[in-house]
Amino acid sequence: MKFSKATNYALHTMLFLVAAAPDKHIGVQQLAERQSVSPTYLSKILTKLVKAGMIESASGANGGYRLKRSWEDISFLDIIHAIEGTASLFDCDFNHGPDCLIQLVMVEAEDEMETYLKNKKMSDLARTVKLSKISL
Amino acid sequence: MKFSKATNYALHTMLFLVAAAPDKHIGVQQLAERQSVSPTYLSKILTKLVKAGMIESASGANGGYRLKRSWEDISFLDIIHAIEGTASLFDCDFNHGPDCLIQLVMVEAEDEMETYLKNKKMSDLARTVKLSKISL
DNA sequence: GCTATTATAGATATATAGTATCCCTAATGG
DNA sequence: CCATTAGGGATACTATATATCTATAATAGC
Ligand code: SF4
Ligand code: SF4
Repeated sequence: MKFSKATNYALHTMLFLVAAAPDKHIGVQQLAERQSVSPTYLSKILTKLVKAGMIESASGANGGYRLKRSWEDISFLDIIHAIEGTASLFDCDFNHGPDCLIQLVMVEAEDEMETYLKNKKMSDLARTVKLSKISL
Repeated sequence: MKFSKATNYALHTMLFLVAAAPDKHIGVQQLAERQSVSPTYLSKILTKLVKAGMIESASGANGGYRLKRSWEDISFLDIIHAIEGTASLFDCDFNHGPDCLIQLVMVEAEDEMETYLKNKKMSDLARTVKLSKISL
């Protein structure tokens, strides 16, 4: 079990956009170079973020991606869910009802992690990221 | 990102062994049938649990698997780690030092989940599982 | 309008990990 | 000795993630 690289790319891109000028569009070319990943691949990932309403895109010259106005409320969990989906980490094909101890524990465990990630929002990082000149 | 089926099988087997007679060996055949999985495949999974010191095996007639004496202290996290390994869920190829906000958050998030799973021990389930006649 | 630029989408290829089976060997109880 | 059972190697199959290529659509600037 691992977080996908796509999630990694998405997180880095979001963090970079937070640190960058919020009103200017930034091309996928530049974003991809920074992370040593193919532009077309990153594009597919960012399109998911667009559809999830976190960023907006503009075609044509001087186009690219930028944060939406409501970016401060976006959480790590939002980004992860946009890329990896929202399905439960633990799946059994059956549903043996409320007596199932395993699902009870596993779902609650996942919930612990998600609660933490839900409370880590872009706004929390905004100040820090400007100061520290993020590396990637 | 998903927990593997192997982890699912391991958890179910452990739970079953906890509910079963603790001194008697139980063959992989029986354990596999219960979960509709190939005996040889389940065998490989259970061997990992043996090597992790959670259960012990016996070859030959009337052989099989049974819990070790210290079973009560075994946690969900122990089982998961035995099957899936202990590597971090989030991996980037670089290490950009303590300024890295992303790793900070992701590692802490994983830690939240692991702490919960570490505190869910077999002993906590022992009483409940006997009462409720587990379904699988 | 024309052209350069840039995002989007489909098709396709490659890599990796998970899942599973087969078969042989080793150990052990009867 | 024989039946039974775990362990391990080799192999096959599957699913998913990763990545690239190409074509299309939209848009800014001239
Ligand atoms: S016992 Fe729980 S985890 Fe296991 S198959 Fe049934 S519902 Fe799923
Ligand atoms: S910024 Fe952090 S998460 Fe990103 S590559 Fe560097 S160390 Fe890894």
